[in-house]
Amino acid sequence: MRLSQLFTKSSKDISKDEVSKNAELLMKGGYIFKEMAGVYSYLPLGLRVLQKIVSIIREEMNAIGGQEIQMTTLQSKKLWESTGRWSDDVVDVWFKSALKNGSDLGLAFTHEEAITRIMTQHIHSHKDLPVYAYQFQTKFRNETRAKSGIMRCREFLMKDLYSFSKDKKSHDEFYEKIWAAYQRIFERVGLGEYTYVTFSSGGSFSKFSHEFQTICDAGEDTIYLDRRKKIAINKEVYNEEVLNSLGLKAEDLEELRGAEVGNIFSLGERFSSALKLHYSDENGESKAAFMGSYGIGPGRVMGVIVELFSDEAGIIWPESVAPFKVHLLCLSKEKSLIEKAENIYLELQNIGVEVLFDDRFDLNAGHRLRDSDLLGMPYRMILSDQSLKKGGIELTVRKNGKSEIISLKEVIERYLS
RNA sequence: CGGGGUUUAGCGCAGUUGGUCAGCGCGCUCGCUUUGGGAGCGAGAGGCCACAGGUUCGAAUCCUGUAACCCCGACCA
Repeated sequence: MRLSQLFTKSSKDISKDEVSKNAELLMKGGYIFKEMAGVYSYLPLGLRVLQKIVSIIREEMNAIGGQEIQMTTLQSKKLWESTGRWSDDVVDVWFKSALKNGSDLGLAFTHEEAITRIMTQHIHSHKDLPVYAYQFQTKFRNETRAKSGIMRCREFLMKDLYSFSKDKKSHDEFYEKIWAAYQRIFERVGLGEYTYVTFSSGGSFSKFSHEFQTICDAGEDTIYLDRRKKIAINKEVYNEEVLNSLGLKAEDLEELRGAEVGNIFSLGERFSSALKLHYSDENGESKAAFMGSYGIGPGRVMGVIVELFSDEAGIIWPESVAPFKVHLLCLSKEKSLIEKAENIYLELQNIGVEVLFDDRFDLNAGHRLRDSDLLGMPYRMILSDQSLKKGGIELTVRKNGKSEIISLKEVIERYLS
């Protein structure tokens, strides 16, 4: 993409009110636009990052047998009354509306009820199980207080997978699989070494649920981490008994702030019973399916990545989620150099490298260099009279600032293949 | 939902003892000059001072109400 064509502009100043690092950098870079508190639009660069994260999650969900669907945001009162979750006294994050005829509707904050009802049409026999269905869909939660930029929103994208198994044993096997898939996802988006499985409240069907908590000052949870065992406990459930049951010792634990980037949860028969999702087992007996739900918020993941990977000058995207791999700059107005830059732009695209080409030749060099720092692509390639004199292209690695003058061929061999 | 703060040009802000208080910086437009760290000079455009009432000869400025935003806390199937 050419920067001269990109409609978003970077800005030097945003409101002092905005204190979260992720919102500050993403808004300065023109990645997102704030519509209102906790409600953000994703602009071209931001959407590319979000889609990268989504793709990684999709690949991992497909790899463990997930089938992608897309459910509706509008939800009927009747369905949710059947599980006792319609009332505002039970669930206080509902956004509710109504049809012209007066029927109540809600905007989904999660989809257990919806998916379970769908499955009653498709699951009748033990031969139909297991089923793992997932979606990427906008969730609405009327939070009393949105905060931390895109990390806690009232409208946000969520990957939610729901598993339907014939019994607890089969469910547990899948639970292990998706646990591992989640670890691969966080590894791939660059959060691996900062993200820990954290034991949290499991509700009424299992002792614990498991959260994936990324160590991050902007996070909202307090966790106790045993670094050696790579296990953490959420403060919500922290007590002597829990410590013992996990074989952890208080003196090995470190108190840290964590951002919950994922959660896996056993639901048991709570929803399948309420909505009569029954199947016939091998003996012809009717049983309720055993369910689990598994969520990741791609937007929050993006926010956490920015929180973790930035410096005074801007964002430092991990390669796997960067909107472009290379930021190409031509700092000269010399025709031959511009031509050369154009050729590099085309050549890199031909071999499948995503390039952001700063072809705004009227802007001065400093301005454009600062933009490239702010936007944070992993590799910066500069063509200029200076680099030409030294015989090549200046390649700078964003994360460590190291520069060298090398040929295009070397750049491709060493960094882009 | 409790407490505190904020709202003035596209963005960031100053102005708030009522009367040269419609200002600054950035950005934007035009011209010339500039190109390795957000350029220089010159000439311009741009505001119902959040909204609604009120006090006053006169309100961005005082009073009342409303809304939105931010922070801290509570909450977070």
